[in-house]
Amino acid sequence: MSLRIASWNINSIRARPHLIQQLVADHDIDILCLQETKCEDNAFPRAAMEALGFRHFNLAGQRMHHGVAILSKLPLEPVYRYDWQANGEARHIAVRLPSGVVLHNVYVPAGGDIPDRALNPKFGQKLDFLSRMTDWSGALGESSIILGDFNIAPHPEDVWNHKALLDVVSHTPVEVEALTNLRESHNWVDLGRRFVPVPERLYTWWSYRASDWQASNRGRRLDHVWASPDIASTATALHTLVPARSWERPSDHVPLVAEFDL
DNA sequence: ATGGTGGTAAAACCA
Repeated sequence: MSLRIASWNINSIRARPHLIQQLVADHDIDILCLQETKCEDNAFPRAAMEALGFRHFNLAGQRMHHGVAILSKLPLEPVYRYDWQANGEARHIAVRLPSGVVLHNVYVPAGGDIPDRALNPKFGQKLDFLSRMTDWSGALGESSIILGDFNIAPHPEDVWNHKALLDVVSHTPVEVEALTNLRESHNWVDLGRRFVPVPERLYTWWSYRASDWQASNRGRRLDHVWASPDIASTATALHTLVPARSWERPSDHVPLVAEFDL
């Protein structure tokens, strides 16, 4: 069975249903994993999404901030939600695919502006979130896919200027180390770099604060799709849909579309 | 070095 699984930080589902419509019209998405839906589950635009062919919803939303969702054209078994911070923030939801593989959709905290735990509690919370995720991931026994907005660009080629971003949250050495520890805890395979190896540059996010995002091209690869090593070979492609950054009223993130024979 | 934009929701706070 061929599955097309998309991951997208949509930056408010209610502000951008037209982007989902465009993605589904251009690409044949079976399962859509969203981050930053920014709405409670009872406000989720189900009818509009059903009109695009998604009949099955696994929602973990909250008022105003965060929020993740998995929309699917095929029925999926809910697995669980996880709260690595134990603070109620809606940052994870998981489902089981028909093959038995578990799909985890995650929104890692951004971490604030100052990369110092003492001066900026949000940065410490981000590192602690990753540390707890690493413990959880190391104990996972199942074939799994984990994807979403990880809010870290690990390689020098994952940012527009490695040296300039060494002290910018998302690319600091301590964050890169935390993401490396997470990846190695389960020998996760970074599919983004499997299909577009370093040193080619690859970005998934461009700030809104640029007059011309394409001309300046100050991007970062913050969004990721990882597979557990036993099923990594079932991945046949991972597309980064850069043109979506120019769609009407865009998200600052672009969608990733992964293809699996599962 | 600074500030640049956008969503939520009604003034900041978050990204």
